[in-house]
Formats: sequence, structure tokens, C-alpha cells
Amino acid sequence: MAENTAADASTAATPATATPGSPSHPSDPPRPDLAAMVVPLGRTLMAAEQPILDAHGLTMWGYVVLLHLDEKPIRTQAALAEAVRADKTRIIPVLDDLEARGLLRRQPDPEDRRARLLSLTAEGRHLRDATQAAIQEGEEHLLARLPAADREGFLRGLRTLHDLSGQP
Amino acid sequence: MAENTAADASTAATPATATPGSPSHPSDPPRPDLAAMVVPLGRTLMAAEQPILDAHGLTMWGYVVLLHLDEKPIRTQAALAEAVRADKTRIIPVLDDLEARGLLRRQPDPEDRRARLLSLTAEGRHLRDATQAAIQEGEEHLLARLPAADREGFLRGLRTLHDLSGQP
DNA sequence: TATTGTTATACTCTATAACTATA
DNA sequence: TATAGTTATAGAGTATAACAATA
Repeated sequence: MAENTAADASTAATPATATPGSPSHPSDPPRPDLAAMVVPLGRTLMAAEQPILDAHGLTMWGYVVLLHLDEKPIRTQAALAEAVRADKTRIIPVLDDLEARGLLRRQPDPEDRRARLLSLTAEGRHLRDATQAAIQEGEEHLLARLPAADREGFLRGLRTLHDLSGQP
Repeated sequence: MAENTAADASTAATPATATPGSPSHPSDPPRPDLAAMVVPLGRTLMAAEQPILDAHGLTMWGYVVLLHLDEKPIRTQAALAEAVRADKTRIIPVLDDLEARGLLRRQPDPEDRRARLLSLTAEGRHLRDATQAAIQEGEEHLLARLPAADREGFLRGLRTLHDLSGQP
């Protein structure tokens, strides 16, 4: 049996999360590692997105590309790849597919024919909007289960940390 | 919904081309998708953990296993695998390594010799504590950049959503 | 020569299937 | 027969390296 020596519980008593059936009593400050909460939550969110993406005929990478292209037209595929934190070779099949379906244009830059000017078509923008609306509707469903007070701080904190993780 | 910085204008710039459908949703979402913030943040946190794990001689899976074993002794490897959301075959090399280094014990259950009783050794618990202390210290550094008000709500909201994602 | 995009290859991670041992 | 654990194999996803086009 485990010897739960109380001595070693200095700052690091471990959380007993995820044991279904027993609501946690977080009366004590010990918290799980951030990554141990953020990463599984991210997986859950992605799993929740998947059926919506399927219904809209988009892969996750395709959706990510549409999102980043809509913000502002991008001049090179390498820049797009960096923006979505992907390898430049990884998005090529994605662009091939989106272009073939008329969701984006990939035109050689007249001023530097090596580069490809990337822009969304009207169809691409429409699909992006519809997909994002559905996704965020699902997310609102989840956020609704947060106390109103926490919800504000959670969203602001998440946004801040996300923005920070760009430039450390 | 607070008005935000001008940087948000890029994400909010959704021309939408007079989508005539249903403007009954004036909830044009000026926020990124949750997954689009949570997943990259998770990757950043993992990347920040990596050097600490290296310094302590642990892989990420090894650390995860130590964390979950410390909570309470687990009776079967399959249960452990499910707890850490991994395939049962995926953690076997991890357990092999941790056992060989004396960080955990893997004893056949006398009552059912098919099962392996998993328990942490004192060394395993000590390494776990030291590693987690270092990781959370790094995380505190990041959390310190949040406004105090947001920080509380962020941590509570994150914890709530993480707990929710266990049982949908 | 350097850079953009592309293709081909190799590597990493993960899951599936088959095997051993206990029950 | 069924279950826990293990091993071997195959698959998906990703990155690395070599190539063609343009500058």
C-alpha cells in the first residue's frame, strides 16, 4: 500500500481530478499543472469540433487555414505555415484541396513569381463563417456551465496567455 | 464584452458580404475559437515543460504516469492507461523504464496474478515532487503576467472545464 | 547563390493484431 | 472462454532532404 507520508506534501499535493462521481473540493490551493489541464481540454475541444468540421466538409488543417487567411491575405505559403505553426510542406495538400474546391485562390505574385498570393474566395469566406458560427455555438454551450464571474476572467486570461505564447 | 485593443480588429474583420440570412444573431464573435487558443497554449506549456523534464530525466509520459500513480495506487495497467488517456500498449515501455530505475513497483496481485499492482517508490515520489515543483514554478512565472482579477477566474474556469471534459 | 514552392523519403508516434499467462 | 499484460506489426501524422522554378 502506498505510504501517504504527510511530510512530502510540501507544496505539491496532487489533485485527484477526473475521478468521476466525486465532486472535488478545491478548498486547498494545490492545483494540477496548467499543462495537465490545458492539453486535455484542448483535446476535448478538438474532439467536439470534429463532427462540425465533418459536417462542413473541412479538415482541421483546412479550417485553420481558412481562419488565418480570412484575417488578412497572406503573401507566401511559408508565412501562412508559420502563422498556423505548421511545417511548410504540411499545408501544401491542404491548399491543393481548398483551391480545387474553389475556397481559396493561389496566384503567382506578378512581382515575384516564386511566391503565391493566397486569398479567400467568397465561397471560402462563407464556409469559414458558417463553420466558425457552429463551432462557437458549441463552445458557448460549454462556457455556459461556468459561473458568470469566472467566465469573464477565464476568457480574458486565456486570451492573454495565448497572445503571450506567441512572443516569449 | 469589453471593447478590446485595435489588434482585435484583424480577427473581427469579417466582411461577411451582407450575409442576408439571419442577423438575429448579432453575436458576431470577436473572440477566437476556444480550441484555437487552448490548443496552442497547451503546446507552449508542453514546450516549456520539456527542458524541466529533461533536467529531471523524465519523459512526458513518464511524468504523467508518476503524477497519476501518486494520487492513489492503481490495480491494473489498463486502468492507468485509461486514466492518462493512453492506449494500454503505449505505457508499457514507460513502465518498464520507470520500474528499472526504481521509481515504481510493478507486483503481481496475489489475488489475481494476471494483474500488476502499481505503486510509487519513495524515489519516484520524490522525483515527482521535485519535477512538479519546478514545472509549477515556471507556470507561476507565466501566470504572474495575468491581472490578479483575471488570474483567479482563469484558474477556476480552467479547472471547471477540465473537470467537465471528463464526463460529458 | 538564395528563395519559394513542390515532391519524395524517413522518422516518430500511435493504434491494431497476435501471443503468453493466468483465471 | 475471458482477461491482463506483452510483443510485433502496420498505420497516420509529421518533419527532413532533395528537386525545380524564379530571382
